[in-house]
Amino acid sequence: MAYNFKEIEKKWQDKWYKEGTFNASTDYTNPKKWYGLIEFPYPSGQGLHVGHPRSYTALDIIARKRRMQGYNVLFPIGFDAFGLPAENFAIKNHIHPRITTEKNIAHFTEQLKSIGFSFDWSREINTTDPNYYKWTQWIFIQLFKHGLAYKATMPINFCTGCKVGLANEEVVNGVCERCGSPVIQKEKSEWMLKITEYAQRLIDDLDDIDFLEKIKIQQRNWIGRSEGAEVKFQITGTSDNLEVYTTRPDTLFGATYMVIAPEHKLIEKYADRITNMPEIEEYKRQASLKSDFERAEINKDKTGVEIKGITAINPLTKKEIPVWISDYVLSTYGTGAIMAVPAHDERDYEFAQKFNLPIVQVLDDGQSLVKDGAMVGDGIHINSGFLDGLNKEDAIDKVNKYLEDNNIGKKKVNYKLRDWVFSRQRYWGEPIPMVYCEHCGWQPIPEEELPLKLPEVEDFEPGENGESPLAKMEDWIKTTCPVCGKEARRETDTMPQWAGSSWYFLRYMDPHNNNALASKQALEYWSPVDWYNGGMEHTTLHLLYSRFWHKFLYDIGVVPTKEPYQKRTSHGMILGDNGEKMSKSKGNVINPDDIVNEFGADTFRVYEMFMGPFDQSAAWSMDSIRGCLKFLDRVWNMQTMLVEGDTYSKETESMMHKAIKKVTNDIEEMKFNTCVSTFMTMVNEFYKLKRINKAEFKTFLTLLNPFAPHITEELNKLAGFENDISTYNWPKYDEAKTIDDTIEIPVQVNGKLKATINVLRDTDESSVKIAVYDNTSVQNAVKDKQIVKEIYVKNKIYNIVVK
RNA sequence: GCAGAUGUGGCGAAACUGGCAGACGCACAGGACUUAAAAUCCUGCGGGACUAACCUCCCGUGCCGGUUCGAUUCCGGCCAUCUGCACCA
Repeated sequence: MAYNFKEIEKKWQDKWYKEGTFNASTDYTNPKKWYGLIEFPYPSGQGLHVGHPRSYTALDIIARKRRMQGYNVLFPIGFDAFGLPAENFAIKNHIHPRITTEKNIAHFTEQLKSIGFSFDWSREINTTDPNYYKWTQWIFIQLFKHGLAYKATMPINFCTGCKVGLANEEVVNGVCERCGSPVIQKEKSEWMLKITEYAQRLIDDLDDIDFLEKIKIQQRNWIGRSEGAEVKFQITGTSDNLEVYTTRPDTLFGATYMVIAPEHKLIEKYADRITNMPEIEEYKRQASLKSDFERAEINKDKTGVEIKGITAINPLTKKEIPVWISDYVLSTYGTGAIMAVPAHDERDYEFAQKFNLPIVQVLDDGQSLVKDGAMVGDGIHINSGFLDGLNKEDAIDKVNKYLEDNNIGKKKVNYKLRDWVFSRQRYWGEPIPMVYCEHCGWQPIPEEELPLKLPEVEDFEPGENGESPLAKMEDWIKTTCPVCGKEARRETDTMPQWAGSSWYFLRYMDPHNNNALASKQALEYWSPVDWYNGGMEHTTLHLLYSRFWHKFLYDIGVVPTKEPYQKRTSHGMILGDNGEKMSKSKGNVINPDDIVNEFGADTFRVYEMFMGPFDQSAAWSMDSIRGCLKFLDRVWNMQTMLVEGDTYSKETESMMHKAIKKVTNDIEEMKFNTCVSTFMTMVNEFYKLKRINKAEFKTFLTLLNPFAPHITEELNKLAGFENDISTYNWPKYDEAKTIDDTIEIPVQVNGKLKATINVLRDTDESSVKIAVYDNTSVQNAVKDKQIVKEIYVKNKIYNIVVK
């Protein structure tokens, strides 16, 4: 008898969503609160991906468990709906992104509801809703007022064919993915956010929060703090300096040439002294075709051009050294210029070899001089004047002191983290609420005027020079200066999609508030997010951006906590059945609707939890999902073996307590796959016994409920229990009943298993020894051998070492 | 290139702080039920040697080496695969 999941699932979903069963309470008196957060989806035209439910089911399980444990649970959902795909679709098909977005959200909503997540739908948010982005704009204005938003000229990817700024993703092998025209780096004035000002705090405060260690490591590496020094090299024949940043100022005596990034301003400044300008211009043009990433990647073979007519002076050796430009030096890191120490840096070594530049060794590791590569380890200083004979640390201290005393440099902490480029030359994003006045400069619009609504346009094509489509809306652009009242012009760029997702978790706490992004009480009660689960791919961007915004909001007194998320975990990707990432072009996409139709939501959920370790990627398998349907069928058929009983039977008591303990703990550790194994083992056991009593059934259904909420509620009802499982308390276990009285002890001889013996728990060694040597297998294994040593680990193992 | 991860049967995997490798599931094989098939239920299932069968023995957690009574687990060195790299979300 197979169970009718279609009817059952529909019935319970209708009940939950009609009654608001899982809505968070606004009664803030319950001191036990739990806020679980999943990354809200981008409502793409393709619909829900089978990867979404993996993360959602996981936190849904935890949320359902927490409710049964007496918590007031906030488990919200919304849509991150601004973004490129809707806009590109609009350009192609002339359909307003708002319309596509609405349609997609409706589809997503239906799909999410069909899987039975216990979301609080009354708090649904949408980043494209003016009532939402009003507050995104408000936060931007606060950032501006506190000096954390500024304008700077930055390069963007520009398609020479479409005349449009492109996302990195839209650039494939240096050409536009749509039209195939070459993409160049074009300078553009952009809004920037000073995330770098928070770099140190973003590192330090990781110590107080419960993020997976690999996430913390990745964030620290991304922020990339390094300690070093800034050193001035005099430009020969001028009073001007070329400044570099180095983490190894102690190797300064080995700096035999300098390299600056192609974009470095020195070139313009000394254009009249440079004698090979055309060559340099050509090199710069070539470099502008590559992104930073390509430069680093394709840079197996170093390229560069010497700047003729300019040299610099090594401040320690006083020698005149050449200055080169090369794209292995990035303008975005440090000062955009380096001192090259070819004897002790791989890249410098390669470069020096190729262009025949002098290599001076200043570190001696005691064994080898430079042979076929740079010696990058730490050695004792040689050829280094006053640093000779010192080790790395002492030399750094000494040289730093010397640099400071002589005003040629100073200690400096540097970060790889760069400021956040916040402008997009696009239509489908939050308008940046700024106006430019000839007299007053950039000014935010008055806060009473928020939201600054995205105006209706007819044409989604970008402007001639890659401006946002808003740049063509003269009527909208023309405005008055909020300070002096004279004519002013609006910013026409919009915000990146990261903006709306940097604070959405705050809005869920109080989503309909018109006077603040959320009320003080709501923020006080629900903050911080107790558990945030999402993909590893968001570790360095979204997660850092939102931590940055949150810290800023904390600084200005808007939010009560320093950190937005107390705990962060991550799920692995779901791959196609061929082990590759799902994509239309590979034809390996699995549609969640098909799965729900064919197997039901409960099977879908159980399968996604069972398919492998939660934090690792897993390939989809249609065979395995059938196994999960079979498991639920077996669960369904257990109602035919139901017998009376209000306590666990003797045969199952130990198993029941162990299972409650295991499931209770494994859910907390996100070991959902072993929870499902436990359920399967229990079912196998009840089938062997050919009966299950009511007490056992009730506990079993309660444990399984977070994983398979529909079938368990239905069985609970059919078994005649009065209330819904959603109102139950989470089952409790008795520790004493999870401990077995007798234990199987493996006996090894030289580390190889020879026998197992049964002893009472905590039996002392001498009694165990008697039992061990009583065993014939053991006797045979040690016969004619000399016993060297015996190791007994209580209740664990007995190992005999023989010769 | 930089950063993070992963590697265990035919397949997905399990193994709590170093202690019986392969729980649970899939696939496969055999049996029961059935006129038959499907479904369901029961049993077996890492590889090899020996055996009528049991027993027994050897090998086995990507590769090489180390620590240890004992290593999937710890250490060193390799190899392979996956993910991210700042305008995709």
